[in-house]
Amino acid sequence: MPNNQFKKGELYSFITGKASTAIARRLQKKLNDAGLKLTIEQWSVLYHLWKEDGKSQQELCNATFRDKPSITRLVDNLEKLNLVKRVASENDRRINKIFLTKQAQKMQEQTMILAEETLNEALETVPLEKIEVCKEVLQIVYDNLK
Amino acid sequence: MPNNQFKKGELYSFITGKASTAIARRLQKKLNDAGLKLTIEQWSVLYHLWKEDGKSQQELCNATFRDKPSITRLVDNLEKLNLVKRVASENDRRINKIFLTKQAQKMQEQTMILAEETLNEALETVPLEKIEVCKEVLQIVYDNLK
DNA sequence: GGCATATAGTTGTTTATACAACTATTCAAA
DNA sequence: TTTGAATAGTTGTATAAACAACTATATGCC
Repeated sequence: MPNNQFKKGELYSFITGKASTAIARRLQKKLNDAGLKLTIEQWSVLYHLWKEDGKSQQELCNATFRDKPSITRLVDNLEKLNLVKRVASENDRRINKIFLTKQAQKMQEQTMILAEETLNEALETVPLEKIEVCKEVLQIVYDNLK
Repeated sequence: MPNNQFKKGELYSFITGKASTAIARRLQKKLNDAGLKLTIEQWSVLYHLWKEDGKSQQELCNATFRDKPSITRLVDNLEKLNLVKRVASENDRRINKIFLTKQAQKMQEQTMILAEETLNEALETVPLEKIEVCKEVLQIVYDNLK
């Protein structure tokens, strides 16, 4: 039993993602307070389009670790908010490419600042080298389970 | 900017809780495969009742980091599944104490084994001392934001 | 060319979350 | 003792996630 070092209470926090839930809630609050009508989940889709506009829905599935129906509905809602537009691909008509509107392009800087703020608040007082170890462990966990 | 060491891609993983999502999905799959009709969220409520039966809904809110409506509905569903029972408190009639049924009591051992299995799979190859650092960082993150 | 199969996306259903507004009960202070 | 505030829980509404079943288009093999 190589890694069975979890006392009961610690097991719970790992499974429920207490820390990342707290981070997401804090960022959501910052978005609300800034008057941005945007959920974290919508933000997470925009995030990948800011990196590269015109991704397909399938590419957004892979990038955000969501299934296809989830992305369909997030894109539905982002379209209603006038933040993205579906454009059928020329080459392959099964594919929708998703493009940011002007309005969404303008939101990038402000929301990224809020995201960085959130992480700085979350990691206040944590030494750099411990953050590095933590990032490394979380990546391994993800790789082990994917 | 003491802790602003996040490159863009890493920022994303921290906020979205990629690792804890993967852990929760893996445990959900194990519950399904074992034929247990139970969501992770329902499991997380039972978890605290297994530790101490008869907690109030408010105590379950605190223990699971959920708000009151979320607990109301989780308890609704657990009651429908015949896993818990609401019992009005004698002393204070505002309070519901939540008690496990026989059926739910019997599920503890099996699901705890699945949860530990999940974590062992998640943390395979991660050295103990790194797990300790990771737990510590996640706890500080939670404390910083709560 | 035609058919099986794979891929991209949508729809239906159930469960869960977050927030606001609400009811019921308790407590405390004038 | 009454009244106003605090506490416990519920209900309404919007958004999201997971899974299954579905449509439409593309691909590959005969």
